Amino acid sequence: MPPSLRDELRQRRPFTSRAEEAHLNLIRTAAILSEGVERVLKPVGISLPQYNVLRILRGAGDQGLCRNELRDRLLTRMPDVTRLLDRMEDAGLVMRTRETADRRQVRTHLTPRGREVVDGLDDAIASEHQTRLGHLADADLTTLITLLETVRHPDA
Amino acid sequence: MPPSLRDELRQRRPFTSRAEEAHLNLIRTAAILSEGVERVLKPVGISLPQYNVLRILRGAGDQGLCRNELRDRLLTRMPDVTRLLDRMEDAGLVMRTRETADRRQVRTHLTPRGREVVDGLDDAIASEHQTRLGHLADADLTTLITLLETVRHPDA
DNA sequence: TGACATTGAGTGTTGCACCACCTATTTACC
DNA sequence: GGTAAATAGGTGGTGCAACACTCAATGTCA
Repeated sequence: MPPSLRDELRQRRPFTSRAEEAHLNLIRTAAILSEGVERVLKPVGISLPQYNVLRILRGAGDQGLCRNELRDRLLTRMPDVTRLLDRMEDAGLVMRTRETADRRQVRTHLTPRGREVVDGLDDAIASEHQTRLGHLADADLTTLITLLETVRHPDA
Repeated sequence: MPPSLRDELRQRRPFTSRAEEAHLNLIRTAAILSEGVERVLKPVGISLPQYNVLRILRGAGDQGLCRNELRDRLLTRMPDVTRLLDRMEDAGLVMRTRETADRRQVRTHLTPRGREVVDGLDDAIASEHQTRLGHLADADLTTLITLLETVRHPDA
């Protein structure tokens, strides 16, 4: 028995509630999935939040998005888009241009290299998803998705 | 319609696979649950990883744990336990003592104040879990837990 | 038109995540 | 018993997360 498993068994204790058990399961599972994607991104030298930005900008089309539109579309709350874009601009992945109509806004859009990077990752990411979740039956995936949506929308 | 929902609808596009849809749902849901717990911890002035450490140390009993035992029990991979413990030691939540038997090891255990903090959070955390997940039927929680375990253990 | 709130973006600071590297102690093995 | 490997812990540096704050441009309304 590997030490990590032994530790896991030693730690196991009765949960105070089913809700807490579900909570911990969700956190651990999400962490494992994220780590998998990060392993795919690592050789390319970009981080998970950077990849999410690349995908969103690709989906936004050629004119790009301003900072707050971008922030609102990210999966997780991210109050510091500015410096993330700074680093991506330094890396040559995105470009920023001051808007002329509303001079407060700064549009961000992909550079050709940014587009190339995100396109080049599609296959590996899809394969990673398949590895992590492909062993579940389609009906199980649907059930899982439905339950997660129910968690996020208590009033539905 | 609030702008955030409008943006969500505008962004919505066909998923390339059910696996990807499930993946994104999992990440978003876990992020929302974590944010909820962080809101509970914020008034106390401790972070989520610090709270996890406090719970693990409480479960470990009076003699505490050495750094690597602690690291192995954390929910998410955490290669920098040292400086997390540094800050918690500065905050008076934990104490570290050099082991005499194996002088490489440093045992970390709760201070009375650390114990007080983690005990005082139990009710609020349980209530938070109930708020986030209590609206699901018990059978649904069980199904969710089972599916998440299936995701994490492809060979089972 | 001028005072004032609102909105978009950026800055400073602290704590956390991650990797690579290092030191000290113990253990293994010849 | 002496050398090498393994183990426990720590350090430096960089990127990311979160909060509070500032600045500039726009909109509102007396």
